[in-house]
Amino acid sequence: MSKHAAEPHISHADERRKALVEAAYQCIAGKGFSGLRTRDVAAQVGITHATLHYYFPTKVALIQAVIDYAVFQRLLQNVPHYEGNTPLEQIHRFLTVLQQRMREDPSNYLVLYELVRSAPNEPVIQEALAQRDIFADWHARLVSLIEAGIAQGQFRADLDPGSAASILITFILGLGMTLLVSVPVSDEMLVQLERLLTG
Amino acid sequence: MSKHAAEPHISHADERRKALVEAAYQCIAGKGFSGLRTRDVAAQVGITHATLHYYFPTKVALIQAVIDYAVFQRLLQNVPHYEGNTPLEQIHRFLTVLQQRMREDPSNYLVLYELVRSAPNEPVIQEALAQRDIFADWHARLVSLIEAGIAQGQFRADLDPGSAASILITFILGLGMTLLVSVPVSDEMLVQLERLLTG
Amino acid sequence: MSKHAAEPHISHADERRKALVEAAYQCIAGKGFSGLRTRDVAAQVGITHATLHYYFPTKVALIQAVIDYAVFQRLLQNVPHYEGNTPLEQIHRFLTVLQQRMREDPSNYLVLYELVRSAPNEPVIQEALAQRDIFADWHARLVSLIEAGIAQGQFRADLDPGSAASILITFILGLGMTLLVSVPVSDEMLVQLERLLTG
Amino acid sequence: MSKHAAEPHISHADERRKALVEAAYQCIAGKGFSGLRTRDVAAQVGITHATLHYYFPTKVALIQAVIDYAVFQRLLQNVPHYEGNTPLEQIHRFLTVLQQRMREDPSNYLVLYELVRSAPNEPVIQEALAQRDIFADWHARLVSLIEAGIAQGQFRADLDPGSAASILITFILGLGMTLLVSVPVSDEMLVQLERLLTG
DNA sequence: CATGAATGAGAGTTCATTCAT
DNA sequence: GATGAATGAACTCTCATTCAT
Repeated sequence: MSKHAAEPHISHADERRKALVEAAYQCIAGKGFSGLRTRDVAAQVGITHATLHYYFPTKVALIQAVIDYAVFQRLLQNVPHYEGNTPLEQIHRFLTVLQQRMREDPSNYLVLYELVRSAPNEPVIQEALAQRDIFADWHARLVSLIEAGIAQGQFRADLDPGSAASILITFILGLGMTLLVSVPVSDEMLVQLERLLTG
Repeated sequence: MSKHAAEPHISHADERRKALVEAAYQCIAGKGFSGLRTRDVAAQVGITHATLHYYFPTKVALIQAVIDYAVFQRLLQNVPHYEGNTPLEQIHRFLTVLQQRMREDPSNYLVLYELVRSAPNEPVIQEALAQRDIFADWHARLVSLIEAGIAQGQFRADLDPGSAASILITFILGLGMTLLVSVPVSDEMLVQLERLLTG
Repeated sequence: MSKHAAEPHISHADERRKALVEAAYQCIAGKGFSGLRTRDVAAQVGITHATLHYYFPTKVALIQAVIDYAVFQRLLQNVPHYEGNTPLEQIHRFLTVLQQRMREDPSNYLVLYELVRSAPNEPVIQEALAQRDIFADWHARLVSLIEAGIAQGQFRADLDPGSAASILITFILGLGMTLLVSVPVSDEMLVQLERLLTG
Repeated sequence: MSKHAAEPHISHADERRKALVEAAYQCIAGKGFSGLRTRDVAAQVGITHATLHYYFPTKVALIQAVIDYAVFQRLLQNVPHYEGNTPLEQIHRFLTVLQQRMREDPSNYLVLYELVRSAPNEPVIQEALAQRDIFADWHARLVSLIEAGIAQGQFRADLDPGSAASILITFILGLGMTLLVSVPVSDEMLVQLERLLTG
């Protein structure tokens, strides 16, 4: 079938499907969720919108694949591993990597924004997002890291882990917004924010 | 109701137009820009969508009016007045009032997001937003407040005013996002965040 | 609104709706249920298919109206009243009127055929038909008439009312089919069939 | 399976074609002419709908083959042989066999209805049906049987052979309809109907 | 002022058909 | 022979827009 049989069988259909998902992803990043048109997505890959339905029976199916791609392949798979020795180092790395990625590829953030914004009105998205509550995961992980930091004496003793974790996540969410509005952003921000923990 | 009103000539048509703009505003807050339907807007005011076109010749005209309303009447008019004696008190009040309003009436934030989200693709919105850069204003005001706080010895000496102001604004932006995603939010967050300034 | 206000308020919309239902009815009679196209129906009334959706939000709604029209207005409202003194006279009138109508306006029969044929595959039709089981009604009525005829000595004593009623209805159903296939049909048939009852 | 078969050259292609026709026949019986999908037909035989077009260049060609099959192989070949000694026995057997087959395999009747229903609009079907008028054959045969029965004194003397034959055929047609509508059907019906002949 | 009515453009979807492999 | 892939035509439905009344 394929010219090179050595690869783990990546069929033409799989490639097309992936290309379509990525095209849809870019469309959402560019024109928003509501601006998504199957005709545009198909045209971007060089096929008709009728052919798109050969790969995805319905627009919803395409959207679900996009969500999957956005959440599980672009966001989660690249989630920072909290590498580092001390809790501070791990949190630092977490924040740094997220910020860096946000700058390098803002589309991921824009698409995620679109998803959470549209979720209340679109059951499909709502379900897909509820399947894996990223922010709850982040929060839990940060709380335990902060608790560890307090226990080790690295963080301030009077720090409330829950609130501090919420501050960090809220900050990350806000960082995403700065892609859209003009707020001066610098690396110094992270440095200062971390002082919140260490005091 | 009355054909001749004593007030400075607020015609019935102007009232209707305003009511329609507010209805459209709420629709956008609820279902986003893409979910905006002239039928819904008109129905909310008690007229048909055909009549709506008497007041606004096209949907774009209505949207432009909504943008005007959102930016100049809702966003700017609601900016906290930085009341208080010390810089810390002023900043505290600034943050508190913003957070409070966000809770009481999330529509403002939701529409704001819709605006900035659509700005890159819609020159109309882009112009309206550029006409008055709220966040630049906030940033400048916060920087001067922080500098004053440092000068007064109320804030940490090693604080970078620019970065700290950006952190605060980014945090506020993030707080708006928590309306859409499930992140635990508490008043304690503001308290802890302010410690960033005081040390 | 209307030029002549004396009539019980038959609005333009009601007329159009009725015209559309009748057009759809004729389409079904002519091209079958599957050949029903909203464009054709609309064109037959002289409007666009978009306008049709002004009167009927969906094709299913139109179909439901057609079923209503076919069953309740064309079939039931015109159902023979079993007039006559003796049971035989009533049954005779019942059969005669049905046969006569079938000849005069075969479309009703053709549409009903389409409905029952499509019912198993189309839940909408299934529900609409189940709402009023015409044939069960007919059967019950015929059974009681036959029982009365037996009691009065007008009908054969060894007649099984249930089977006889089923025969009559089955015959009626078959008569409808003769509209489509070439079977010689004469009034004499009814005369002879009734001898089945009288012996 | 075998490339070279001893039989009078029934090629693999012919088998496939027949299988496809039978599959289409069942599809029509199940979902009607309008519900016929080449995909379904092909899938039922275990091939794709693309391959189907190798055997039948167009859907119409397939349908024509189905009509041919339905009329000449299913309908005609299954006609009862009027076995029996007396005319009554022959007619009884004729009716009984027809009813029995109708119960055992309703598909025949369902497809027949589809055929006669579509005939007015589809010249192809019209021709195929006109080529061999089954019901005219039945009618002629029944008439001669009834005349014989009258001559033998087995049937009522005042019986009109033409009308009586029409009644029987009409009844059979109606019996087919009872597959679609809920009318109580019993073997007793045939018994009573035959009394019509014998008196 | 207000509306009912009508429309065209465009959306997603289905399906028979074609073609290179 | 068989198939995956691609397509155009046609369908139902939506919506902003227009216009006579």
